[in-house]
Amino acid sequence: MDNYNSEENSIIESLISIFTVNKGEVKILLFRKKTEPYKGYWMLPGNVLKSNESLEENINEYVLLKCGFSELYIEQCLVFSEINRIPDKRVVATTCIGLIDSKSVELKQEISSTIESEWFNISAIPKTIYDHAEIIGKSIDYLKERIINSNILKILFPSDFTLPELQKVYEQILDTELDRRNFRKKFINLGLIEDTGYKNEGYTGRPAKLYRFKENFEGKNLF
Amino acid sequence: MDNYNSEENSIIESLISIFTVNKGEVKILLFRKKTEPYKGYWMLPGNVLKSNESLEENINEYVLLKCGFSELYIEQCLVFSEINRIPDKRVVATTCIGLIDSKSVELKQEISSTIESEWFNISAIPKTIYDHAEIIGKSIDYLKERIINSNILKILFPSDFTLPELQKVYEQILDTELDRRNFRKKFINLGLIEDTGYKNEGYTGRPAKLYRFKENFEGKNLF
DNA sequence: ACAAAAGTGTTGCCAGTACACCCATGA
DNA sequence: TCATGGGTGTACTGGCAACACTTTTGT
Repeated sequence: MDNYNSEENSIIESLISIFTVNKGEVKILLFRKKTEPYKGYWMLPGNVLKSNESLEENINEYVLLKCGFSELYIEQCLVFSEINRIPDKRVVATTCIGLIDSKSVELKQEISSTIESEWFNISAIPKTIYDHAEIIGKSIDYLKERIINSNILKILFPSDFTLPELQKVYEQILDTELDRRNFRKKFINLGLIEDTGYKNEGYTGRPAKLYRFKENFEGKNLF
Repeated sequence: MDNYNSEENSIIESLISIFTVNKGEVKILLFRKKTEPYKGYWMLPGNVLKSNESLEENINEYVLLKCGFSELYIEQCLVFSEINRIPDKRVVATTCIGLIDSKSVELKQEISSTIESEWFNISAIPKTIYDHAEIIGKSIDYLKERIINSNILKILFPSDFTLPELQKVYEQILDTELDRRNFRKKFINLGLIEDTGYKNEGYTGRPAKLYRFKENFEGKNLF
C-alpha cells in the first residue's frame, strides 16, 4: 500500500473476554448495558481504540479503570468486521481473551464506576448485545485450542492448586469428561508441575495434594 | 461499550500474505514499493479498509483487482496496532494469510496494473517496508500451526499431487526434515487422501503415484 | 463406621520413530 | 547398465485409554 491519505477511517472497538476460575467454575466477565438499544442486556467489556495506544495498551488501561485489574494476561483472538454487525454503524471489533486468577480478582483496586458487572459461568451465558454471543463463542473456542496446545492455564493458577481442581477446569472448557488417573499421569509426567508437599485440608473426603506450576516451562500439545 | 460517538477514528489497512506452491517451492507474493519512503523495498499486498466492506471482502476485491485472483482462500492472522509501526502515521494493520494453488495463479484474470510483483521463496524474503518482515514471520508461524492442526494444504493441492511433493511442502513450512516412509504411512493411514491410479511419468527416476485429497474431510492434528 | 473425595497400577493398543532394501523409469 | 528417485516392511518405544480398589480425612 502506497497511500494512506484516505478518508476511509473506521471506528475500532476492542472487546475482551476475561476468564477466571472461581470456586472451581470457569467464568467470563460481562457488563450490563444501561442505555437503549439493548438496555439491560449483557455485553463484553471494551471501548473505542484511541490513536495514541495499541490494542493491548487500550485493553489494559480500560480494565484497570473499569474493573481495577492490573496486569491482565491478554492474547489476540479474531477481528469482526461485518458491515452490519452493529446496525447503522460501522464499527470494527478487534477481540482478545484475557485471563486473571481469582486472587487477583479479589485484590482488585478500588474503582469508582457505576458499571454493573457479573461473572457468568461459560455454560450459562445470558442474553447479549449485537454479535457478542458469537464473539464469546469464538473466544471460548480459542481458549479451548490454547489449553490444548499450551500451558496457558498457568495464568489462572499462579499459586497452589489441586489436580482435581485443574481437571475440572479442563473439563469445563473442553466440554468433556476426563479420566482422573490418566489426567494425573499426564500432568505429572509432563514435568510442568511440582508437588508443594502441602495438602488441601479442611474439606470433606481425603485431602488433595497441592501442586504448583514450575517456572519457565512452555508446555506443548497437552491433549 | 455504550457510546460510539468518538472522534477517535483509525485508519485500518488489511495486509495479506498469499502463499502458493510453485515447482515444489513454497512462495509468498510481494509487491514492490514505487514511492518514497522505502522506494524499491518489497511489501505485502494490502489496502485501506473502506466503510462498506468487511476485512475479507476488502481482501478479495483487492486481490482480484491487483492480482487477478478470484476466490482466494483466506484466514485471519494477527492485528498489528503499535502506534509507531508506521512513523508519523497511525495505521492499524489487520492481517490474513491467503492460499492459492499454482494452477489458479496461472489462470489468473487479466489485470491492468503497473504493480511490480514477485513470488519469493519463504526462506529468502527480501528487504521489506515498515514491520512487514515481522508480519510475514508471524504469517509463516500461523501457516505452520495450521498445516499441523488442519488439512489446510488441501487448498494448495486441489488436484493430483505426489506424496514426495506434499512432503517437501511440509518440510519447507515446518523447516525440518521428515522421514519418507513415515510420512507416507501417516498420510495414507489418516484416510484423507486417495490414490488416483495414475502416475507422474516423464521425470527421472521411478514415477510417483498421484494422489488427491478426498472431499469433505476435516483433518485434525496431523503432526 | 461410614461417607466423601483423592490417590494409585496394569494392561492393551495405536501412533510415532528409526532404519535398509527393492522397484520402475529414463538416459 | 546405471543413475535417479519412489515405494515398501519391521521392530521398538512411548503415549493414550480403559479400568477397580485402596487411602485419608471429617462427621
